[in-house]
Amino acid sequence: MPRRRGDTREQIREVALELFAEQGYEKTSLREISERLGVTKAALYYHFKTKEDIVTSLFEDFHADVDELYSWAREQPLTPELRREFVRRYAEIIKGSGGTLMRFMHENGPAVRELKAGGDMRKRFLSFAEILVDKDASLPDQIRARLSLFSLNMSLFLKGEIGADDEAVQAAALEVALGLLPSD
Amino acid sequence: MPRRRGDTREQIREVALELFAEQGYEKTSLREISERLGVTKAALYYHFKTKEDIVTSLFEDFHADVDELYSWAREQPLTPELRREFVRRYAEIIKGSGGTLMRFMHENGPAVRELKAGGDMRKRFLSFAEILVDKDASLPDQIRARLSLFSLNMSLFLKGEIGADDEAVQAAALEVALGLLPSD
Amino acid sequence: MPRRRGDTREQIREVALELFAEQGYEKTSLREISERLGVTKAALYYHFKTKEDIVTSLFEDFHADVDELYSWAREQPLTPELRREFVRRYAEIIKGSGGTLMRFMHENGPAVRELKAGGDMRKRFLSFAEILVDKDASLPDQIRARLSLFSLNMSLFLKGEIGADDEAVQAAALEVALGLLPSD
Amino acid sequence: MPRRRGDTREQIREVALELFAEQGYEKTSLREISERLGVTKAALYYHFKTKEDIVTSLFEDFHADVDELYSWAREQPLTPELRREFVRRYAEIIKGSGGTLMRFMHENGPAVRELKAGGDMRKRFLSFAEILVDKDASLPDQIRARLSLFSLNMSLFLKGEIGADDEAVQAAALEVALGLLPSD
DNA sequence: TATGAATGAGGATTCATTCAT
DNA sequence: CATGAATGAATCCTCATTCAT
Repeated sequence: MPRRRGDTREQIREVALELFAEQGYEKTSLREISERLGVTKAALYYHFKTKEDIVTSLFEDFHADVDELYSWAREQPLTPELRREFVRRYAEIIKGSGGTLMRFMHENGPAVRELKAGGDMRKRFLSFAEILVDKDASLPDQIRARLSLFSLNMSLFLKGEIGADDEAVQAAALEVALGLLPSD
Repeated sequence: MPRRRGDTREQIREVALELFAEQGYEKTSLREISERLGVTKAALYYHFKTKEDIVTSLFEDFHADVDELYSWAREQPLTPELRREFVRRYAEIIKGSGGTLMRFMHENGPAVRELKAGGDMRKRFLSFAEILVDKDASLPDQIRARLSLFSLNMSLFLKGEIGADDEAVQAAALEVALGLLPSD
Repeated sequence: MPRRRGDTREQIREVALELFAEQGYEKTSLREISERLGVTKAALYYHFKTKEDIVTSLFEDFHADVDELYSWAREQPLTPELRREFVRRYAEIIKGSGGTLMRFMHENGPAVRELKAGGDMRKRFLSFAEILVDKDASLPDQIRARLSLFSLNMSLFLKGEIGADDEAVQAAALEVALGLLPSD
Repeated sequence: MPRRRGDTREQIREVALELFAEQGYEKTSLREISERLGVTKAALYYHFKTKEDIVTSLFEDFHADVDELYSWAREQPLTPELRREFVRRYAEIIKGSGGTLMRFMHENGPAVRELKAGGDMRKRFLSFAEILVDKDASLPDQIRARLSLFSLNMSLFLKGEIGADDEAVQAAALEVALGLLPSD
């Protein structure tokens, strides 16, 4: 049964994301990706110019969501409620494949830093701190704010670790995250 | 000036740790390590049987410290103060090259998982949760406890990110970590 | 503005010749040619059966001119004047894209030898010696005769090298070429 | 029978030069070179960092000879006799593997231009014109001077073409070359 | 007249590892 | 205590070519 038009490119992205997150960027070879799909390596190169290009494409959607969230927040006064809403929205973005991407990003520091799209995303991520905490806040508050988003990302690592279903863990992580924001 | 006896092995470990943490395990080749030291690749094989063996060796000291901490804690009743002391002692271990090792471990998830020593360390790390929080505590408390140690490790990623010297950041991180422990 | 009928084939030839001469046959990929033209690789295959076929087509016109020159010369007695006229006519052929083709041929020895059309042209070129110099002439005369045509081709390599416009260089090259013919 | 020490590197150079000259730089794969030697591709990489590095190494000796010749000539007044002697000495250098290298260089224009060592050699070659002819000489004289060295190189293409042994052809080529120098 | 999608063969290069000396 | 020389397996990537539409 032949692959449907436009299908292949999407399938490559799916398989790649899964493998990158599972085994890491370096350890995942294009051969492996193509074999899983029953295609030749060369086929991958028809759809993506380089291995890095696959990653770039993976980050793209997420990129957009995150940028939108950021600019939305920048337009508002930085009230405690704005901060809480920011965290809630971020938690929403993280659900689904955005979460897998974040897991990939956090677990593959060195590799991701070297990838243009990854480096960009890292910077973006760091710039969130500006929104979550005042520049002149105390050092512990600075750290807590940063830990807040980490807390959400961490729920991704705890799948199966804690005996509870994913949704519950995510909800709890959100609660923790909100609690880490500067109390005002 | 000739290398002193026993020196080389130690130098290999130092350079390897630095490179592994900076560039990742896969991206760091034995060639690079040996070139930095001005020795041949073959020389590395005199001191270590495989690349993985270098990592194993790197984890060894840390391993011991961590095991000691763990058994010490297991012998005591799990009071809030014991937990706080546990976190303080862990923070102490993390200082110096132990921190670099943790940074390596956290930023190289997939690679480290595949390494025997790395996998072991990960498990040990997870088992710390048993000490920091009761099994039947609320989900948010579970997460907070795990985040507590993360908080300490995170200070390693924030070098330079926040405008403050390392010691101050570490102290603040410890404060945050302690605050994340179950309140009673 | 859509491509006009018959246009494409000609454009492929032009771009191909230019790139082959500039970067060499092997280094020039069909992808590159098609991209320059804003068509797909597959489009090239509509117009030419293989990459080699493009070269063949490139040699064709030149081929005809050269064959005509050769048979014309064969019909005449081999006087000094005939030889001079031969060289003059060859110089005429060399002008324009015929020159670029010769440059391609001379600068891509190994590749061109393997191409049917190229090998043929090489042989033809060598057979010109029969016309320009007697078989029993002295070795230096043999060499000079061969150098004569080379002299004309060389003007193609000297573009810009000598501070003089192309026409003047060509005229001078012709003068040199004539001077290299056996004095009688 | 095992290869002798230092042997392999030299053998790689020999085989490479031969194949590069015969089939061209691009068409000659490292696999081919290594197979001829009964070694693995990886062995080549022990001796040379890249394919281009092999070429660089090939040009090195020749490089030195040619530079020496050039500086020697620069120290003298540019008399006709100096020019003749220059050509004679160049002819001497060309003998042996230097000739094969020149053949490689002239028959692989585009490829060689892209190689650092090749491009350098090309420039050097062009700068010889400064020695062989005055800057304000007539255009035909300019061309003749350049053709002079070409004449020597050409003897390399005529192996077998003319029915005469190599030495005789070389001698004749030298005679022709000398005759192309500005008469005073 | 073309394109979109794919392939098979091959390219240069890098890596961890081995072993005789 | 170390090197010099080499290997086998893998990597990313490029190319000419094909074919259904």
